[in-house]
Amino acid sequence: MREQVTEPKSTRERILDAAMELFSAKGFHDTKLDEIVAQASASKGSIYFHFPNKERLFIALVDQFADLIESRAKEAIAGEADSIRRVQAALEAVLATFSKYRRPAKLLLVQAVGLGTVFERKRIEVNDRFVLLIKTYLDDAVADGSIPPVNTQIVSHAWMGAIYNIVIQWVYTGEPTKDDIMEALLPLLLKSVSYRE
Amino acid sequence: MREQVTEPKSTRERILDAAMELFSAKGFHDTKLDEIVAQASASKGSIYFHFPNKERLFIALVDQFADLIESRAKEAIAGEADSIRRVQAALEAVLATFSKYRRPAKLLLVQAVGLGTVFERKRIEVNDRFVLLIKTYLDDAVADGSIPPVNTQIVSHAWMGAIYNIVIQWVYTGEPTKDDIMEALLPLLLKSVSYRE
DNA sequence: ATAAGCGTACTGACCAGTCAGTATCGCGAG
DNA sequence: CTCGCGATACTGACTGGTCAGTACGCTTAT
Repeated sequence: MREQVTEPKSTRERILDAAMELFSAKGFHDTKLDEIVAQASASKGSIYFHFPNKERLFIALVDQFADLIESRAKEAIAGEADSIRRVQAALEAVLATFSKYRRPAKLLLVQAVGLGTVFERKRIEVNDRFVLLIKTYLDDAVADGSIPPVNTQIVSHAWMGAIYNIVIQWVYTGEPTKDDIMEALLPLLLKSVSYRE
Repeated sequence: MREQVTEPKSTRERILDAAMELFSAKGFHDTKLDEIVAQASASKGSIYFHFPNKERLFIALVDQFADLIESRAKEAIAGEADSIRRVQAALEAVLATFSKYRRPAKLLLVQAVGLGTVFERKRIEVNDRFVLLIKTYLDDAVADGSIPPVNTQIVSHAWMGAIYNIVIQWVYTGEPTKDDIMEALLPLLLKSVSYRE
């Protein structure tokens, strides 16, 4: 039997929540472990019980969110049969997940960049996962003639960059809204590969 | 009469060169002032004679390169009369400048991100300068009917993001080449706003 | 008992920034 | 011309605050 109806959050979760809030707001170097300790009502010892060091705590957050986005995108794709609709569904899912989770979005797109060699690999790895996801279904769309042949490598990188920059803009200013983004950005991306509805 | 045909570089320039090389390769926090000192064959004191602190030294490099890109873009625009060709010329100039200066490109697009609140303003400021530049001429193109009406705010942010991500990819891997980028990316961007040549 | 889970006080490496001092120059007065 | 003087450019040993990481101890559950 559980001890309480509203299961109190585990220390590990409180640490992750606090770290997410602080890292996303202030960045990796400007966030002190003692601040996370205070915010999480935890202790230094418990942080080092659950995570080997500060860097890995940060990466755990990045991985967690990257996994979420990828699984959301894959779910969305699984619901569609047509290749171009799969591309569209994946883009929608990625965008929707970013805009649902503002802090993780900032963590991934802003705070995880420029942290030196160690984190660089991680950032590239995550970016490549998303790019590959898009590229796969773009290639399908080209193969079955839904869109004319294009350099899908360049297109998928360009698309991800476009999404990133719009989301970053939204993270900072709250503008444009999620709906504006969906309305303007998705057609823009599809038009860029000559797709006509 | 100059004392030497090849004027030896001033200490200030040597510091800037060394800082550019190290910051762009290792990032802000992983670059120690002592490393810059060694690389520049200078001294700690001379850095603090020319710059108030490490942060400002970094920002000086960012500003220098941002100014260069902007002036190149404006020159290119000045050579064209037609609104859509101005947009095209600006994009080409921005891309050409990025690919001519690989290290500064990495500094601006990677290392200047995620450095905490102080640098965040700078990064946003620089991004907005480029976005506004594109947006201005996009608005012109819409106004004179060269392209159908679009949300130019979103388009210009998306375009810059697309360019950034492609350039970042190139910075890390050397692929795709400048020519591939020009051939694939420019038409892609123009198609995204329904422009037909 | 014993180990997982957590708290707290402590350590010490690291590194940005300081500062007292040196070198070299241009310039006006004698 | 040359001496004194202030300004500019630079040197490098030193300092002191900071903060990730550690040592160790106390609980509670099994």
